[in-house]
Amino acid sequence: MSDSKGLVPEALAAVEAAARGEDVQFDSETSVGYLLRDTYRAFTKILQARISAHGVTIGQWYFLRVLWDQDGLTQRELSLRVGMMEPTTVTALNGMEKRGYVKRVRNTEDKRKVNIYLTEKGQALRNVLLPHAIDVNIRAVAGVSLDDVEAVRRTLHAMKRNLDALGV
Amino acid sequence: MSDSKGLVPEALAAVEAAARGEDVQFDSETSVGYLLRDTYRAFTKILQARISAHGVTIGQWYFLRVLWDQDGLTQRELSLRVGMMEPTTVTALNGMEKRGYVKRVRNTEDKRKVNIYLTEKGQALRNVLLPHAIDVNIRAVAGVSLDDVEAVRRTLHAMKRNLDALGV
DNA sequence: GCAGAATAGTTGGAATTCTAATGGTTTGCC
DNA sequence: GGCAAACCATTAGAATTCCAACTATTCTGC
Repeated sequence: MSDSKGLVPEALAAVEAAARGEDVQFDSETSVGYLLRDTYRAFTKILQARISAHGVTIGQWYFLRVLWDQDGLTQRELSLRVGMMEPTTVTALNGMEKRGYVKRVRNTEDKRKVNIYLTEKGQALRNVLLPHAIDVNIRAVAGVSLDDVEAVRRTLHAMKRNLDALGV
Repeated sequence: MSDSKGLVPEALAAVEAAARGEDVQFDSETSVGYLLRDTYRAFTKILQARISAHGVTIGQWYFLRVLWDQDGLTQRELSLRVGMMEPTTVTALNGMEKRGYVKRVRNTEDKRKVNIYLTEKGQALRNVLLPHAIDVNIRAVAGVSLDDVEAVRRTLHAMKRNLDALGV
């Protein structure tokens, strides 16, 4: 019945402590997951405020970033690159198409596919919005040593790999 | 008309490069914001899978963590501690109340307030769910040096402070 | 060359979160 | 003591995201 099998030794120790009647302790302050959430939310809030001033939602932002790098991807490719499910991509692209940032072009060789191309307007957003992303990124790490920033890059990459591997 | 005033020098340089006809460059791989999002999403996905097996949503999880630490808070206090807006707290608590994890008690001294108390069932979840949070946290940083984990803690804290300070 | 499987996109419906507006209750000030 | 302002919780409605089911097209194996 217990799902504690397969837990890491420290987590197992917590389960055993609980079995002895002690309460499991786990401080939010030292939880990397907690810190990650707090920092992510703060970051997103600031970036969102910057780009929404230009009529772009945070959801659309992620798609624009990919398209600026590589135009003409299919919706599935976009979904993979952005890391969102396909219905989400449809919704985001509907908004972006309506606002005139992208156009959908049915692929003539494979009529299942739809390629997404930036319009002039969508292209032009690049040089307006990217400086804001640069600005927020730099301000976020103000006063942090380069060594620490490198450690964060290295470690977040490693964490992502570890977590993806857990997701089976 | 330009909103480039107030940008950090590096971001301003990007704007000027754009003015000279060059495209602004900003690599996703090195963007801390991007890494933060990717890692946060991976982390949440795994934790969500673990706790939803026990009938708790990720939204409810954040409130439970606070209540395990301090029972009987008002909804406003809970909202502040969890970092969500009050209507969100109402929604989350409705679900938690329906599932029997908490009960609402109108404060007799100040009838505007509602204090939230964990039920036995809500208390009991602590020793079941916290070990999973511990487990996911430990697995996430598997193979990462303690120095790097410390650097991440230190840096994410600093980033959160920086970003909060930007939020006017 | 055709039936069934795989692929690409879309639609429908639910969950989570937010902003704005509303209804009680308390506090502060004259 | 009474009325305006502040405070606490809630409701209403919109946006974003997901899963599940569906349609249209292409590929595969015989």
